[in-house]
Amino acid sequence: MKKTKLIDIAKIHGVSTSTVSKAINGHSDVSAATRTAILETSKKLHYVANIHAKGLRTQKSSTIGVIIPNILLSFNATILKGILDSAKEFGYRVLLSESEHYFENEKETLQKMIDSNVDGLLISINKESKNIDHIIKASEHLPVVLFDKISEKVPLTNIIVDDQQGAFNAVEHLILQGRKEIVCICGAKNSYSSEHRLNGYLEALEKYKIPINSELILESEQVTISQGELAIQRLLYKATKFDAVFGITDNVAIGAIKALQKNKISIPEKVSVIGFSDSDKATIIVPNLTSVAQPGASMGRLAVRYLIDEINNPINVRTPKTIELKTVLKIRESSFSSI
Amino acid sequence: MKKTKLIDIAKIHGVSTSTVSKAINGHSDVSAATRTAILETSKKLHYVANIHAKGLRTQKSSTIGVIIPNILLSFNATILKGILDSAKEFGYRVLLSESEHYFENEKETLQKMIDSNVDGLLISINKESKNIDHIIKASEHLPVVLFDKISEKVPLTNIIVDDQQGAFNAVEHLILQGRKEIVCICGAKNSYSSEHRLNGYLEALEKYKIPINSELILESEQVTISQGELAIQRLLYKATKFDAVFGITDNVAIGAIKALQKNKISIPEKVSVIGFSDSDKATIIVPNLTSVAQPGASMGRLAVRYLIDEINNPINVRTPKTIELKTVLKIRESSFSSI
DNA sequence: TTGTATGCGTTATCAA
DNA sequence: TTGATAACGCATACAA
Repeated sequence: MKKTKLIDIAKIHGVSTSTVSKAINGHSDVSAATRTAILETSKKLHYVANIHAKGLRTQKSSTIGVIIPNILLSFNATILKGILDSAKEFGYRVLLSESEHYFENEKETLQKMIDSNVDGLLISINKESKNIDHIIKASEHLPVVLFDKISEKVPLTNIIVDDQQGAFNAVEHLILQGRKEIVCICGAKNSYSSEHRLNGYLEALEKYKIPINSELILESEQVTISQGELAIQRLLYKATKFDAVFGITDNVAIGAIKALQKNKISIPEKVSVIGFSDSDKATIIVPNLTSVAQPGASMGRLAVRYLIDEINNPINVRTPKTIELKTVLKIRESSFSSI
Repeated sequence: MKKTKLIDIAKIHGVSTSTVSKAINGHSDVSAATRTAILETSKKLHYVANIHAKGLRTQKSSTIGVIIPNILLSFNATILKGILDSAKEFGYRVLLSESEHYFENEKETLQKMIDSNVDGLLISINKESKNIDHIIKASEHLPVVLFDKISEKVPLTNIIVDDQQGAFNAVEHLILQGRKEIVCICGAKNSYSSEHRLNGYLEALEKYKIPINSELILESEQVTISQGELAIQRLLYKATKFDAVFGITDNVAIGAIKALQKNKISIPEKVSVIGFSDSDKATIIVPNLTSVAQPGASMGRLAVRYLIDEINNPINVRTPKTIELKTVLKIRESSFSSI
């Protein structure tokens, strides 16, 4: 059964393809009678416009491109779910590609997306991407919205989590539990979210007049379980005193828990631990990990909404805004001593 | 800077667009001189054929559609990674959509993919999909390869994990550790993998002459942590004796661990536990969970390869084959007592 | 209200 | 070896 096209419907009703096209696209200059007749057979024959013909003609593809660093990062997957949901709702297809954390890959992938005639682009940029010229340039060709991993001051719409507030809440919670020597396991220096989470940490210390101890601020290039474990191991080896750990990701926090447990340091009695992102693992590990929950699916949905806005209001004065989504602190055993 | 098109290059060299097209597409009937000249400026001006024009003309889109039940299932994400990798390698775009575990959704999504003019379709079917007529029908229009969640005897290429062998290995391992009363927490009856994993369980019992005890074969519609926990709780309540648990997924196995721990039953001393899929959680939970590792990325890559094969050898006598990938048992603390 | 004609950018056929 | 031309299916400006 071949696909129905305009000409098939036109022949049936003895009209021209342009009339059929107009009827289907809801133009006003078609009589009610022919319109309903056409729409009826169009439905009956499951007519769907050929996307290539339509795309060629209209320069639109009803497709958005999504570039994420790594689908295996569960937060990436959660955002993607929101994107898929919302895109489907708005009638957009989703073309997906990974940048795999390599700058060159991101650049190439970006170009391929543009070559694919997508109507707009959703990008979570690479931590390597200090240079974002390629993104700026892309945004001159088509609407681009950044999410999750964004860049400093790029003139684009950004959807992110309020990292600083999330970190502040977490650290404040630790302080209110009586903790004063709080370790912060940070990530790479040039990462937007790492930087802002560190700021939240510092803000909380400041608010409660707790002196900053640089020995407690650890930097870990890779924010993995093993790196988190290593970071705390080192601290223990140096016999640095601390009574809490704020991990910039759940993984480093879990690594911290492992290190503490290996050294028989009880959690949360001796040391409280908090992570960031509230992944599945948070409720698997014992003790369950207190963590800052990020609204990933909402982020994805919002990103699509803003992108489609830009697609529909084209050359329009782009008013790049940065949307910050609020986080929620999920308090669990790793930070809550009922003492 | 507008996109370069054939006519631009043609004008530069004072030739026709058809010559340029031929040169770029490597046809033989172009003189070496003009060819190299054309290719050079084509490269310089970053010429890329407009996909809509090309698609309209050739009826090909260099795009494959991927339908998965749920991107949040980490195994789905792992397979997807393999698909993305491989597709990129072969120069294919990936259009992604979720079926979200609803039959109607799958049908609709499938139709949308076909309407999107993808060259082929990769589908992990829905557990609800007892009725697969829509998939059969789709496969008459375009190449379709099924992966992970497949259907009984559908005349299509299927890429799956050797569930039976994986389960057999797991249960054999338990038996070799001296376990004789092995619980099996199964999934829905109509699920292909659930059924085959149960077969592997039965096969192992049979091989080692262990009588089948139907009280130990539990069915859980949802293979979640809480359902796994509930299943074991019930068993304990009934005071049924058992010394091992084979969970059909990591989640039910983790649920089992939770139930056992709440009842102060030591793992693996009193009861050994094994899961299936070797998710991240397996090494987070304490004791670390022994689990059957499935080669997800390989599955994705293979699926792409077979699909592209079918795309390239069209109406060709389709020789549907079922590829079974071997699993690897990752032995960890939850099943290994050094006694 | 309807139809005709044209072009979107590419490729393939056929003639030069 | 090259080019003119038609066609892929659709949407639109304009004519009827």
